[in-house]
Parts: sequence; C-alpha cells; structure tokens
Amino acid sequence: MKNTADSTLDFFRDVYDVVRLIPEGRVTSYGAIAKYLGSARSSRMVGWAMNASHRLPDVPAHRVLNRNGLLTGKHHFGDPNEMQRLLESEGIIVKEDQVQNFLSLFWDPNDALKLP
DNA sequence: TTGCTGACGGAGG
DNA sequence: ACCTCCGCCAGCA
Repeated sequence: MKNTADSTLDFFRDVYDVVRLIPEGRVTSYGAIAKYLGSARSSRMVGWAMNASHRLPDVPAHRVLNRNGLLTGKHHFGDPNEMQRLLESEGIIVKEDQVQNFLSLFWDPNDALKLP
C-alpha cells in the first residue's frame, strides 16, 4: 500500500540530504537541487521542504538561494537578518540581500554529486 | 470541493 | 532587456 505522502516525504528527505552536503561557505539554488532530484520543475517544493526543515538543526537552509543569489527565504528565519548573518559567518559577503561573487561560491549538486 | 498562494525557474512574447 | 504565463504540488480558507 502506498500513498502520495510517502513520495513527498522521500522528496523532502532527499532535499535535506543534498542540503546537508553543501560545503560551508558555499551556496546553491532551489532549482539546482530540484534538477538534481529529477524534478527540475519542482523548485518551489524545494523551498517548501526548506520551510519544513527548520526543526532539523543540521540542514543549512541559509545556503540555499534563488537562481540570482538572492536571499529570498530570509523572512522564514526567526529574524530577517539571521540568514545573512549565518552566511557572513561563513565568509560570504551579502549586500542588499544578494550574495556577492555568487557564481564562484555556487555549489552545483549536479556537478559535485554527478553519477558515474 | 474549488481556488489561491508560494523560500522557483524556464519559456515565450 | 523586460514582462507575463505556466508547471510543479502541499497547505489553507
């Protein structure tokens, strides 16, 4: 017996698994994670998974940004400044909600975790 | 139950 | 380059 909730939970778990692998001081995007998980058009669900990830202390949700390197999820942290503060504590420069040097800091799971 | 929203992103005009 | 629409699908009124 199976239901849709099971696959949803699997998807969420996979998202967390990838996010946990983001190295400190690096960032990635919702779309990159969705693509890696085989659901390139489900980037919104990655964001939703992040929303549910707050109770998991080992999921660095602050390292997940939108494709422009903007801190679009900052309002979902306790304080709006928390996301930026966490990033800056890892050596990342954030200016006006945007990660500087985003392309160099971008960590693509499709590349780092690519299948052989 | 239907409809709208949303931590997104790509495609089309 | 800019704007709009569409897909994805879990919550909520």
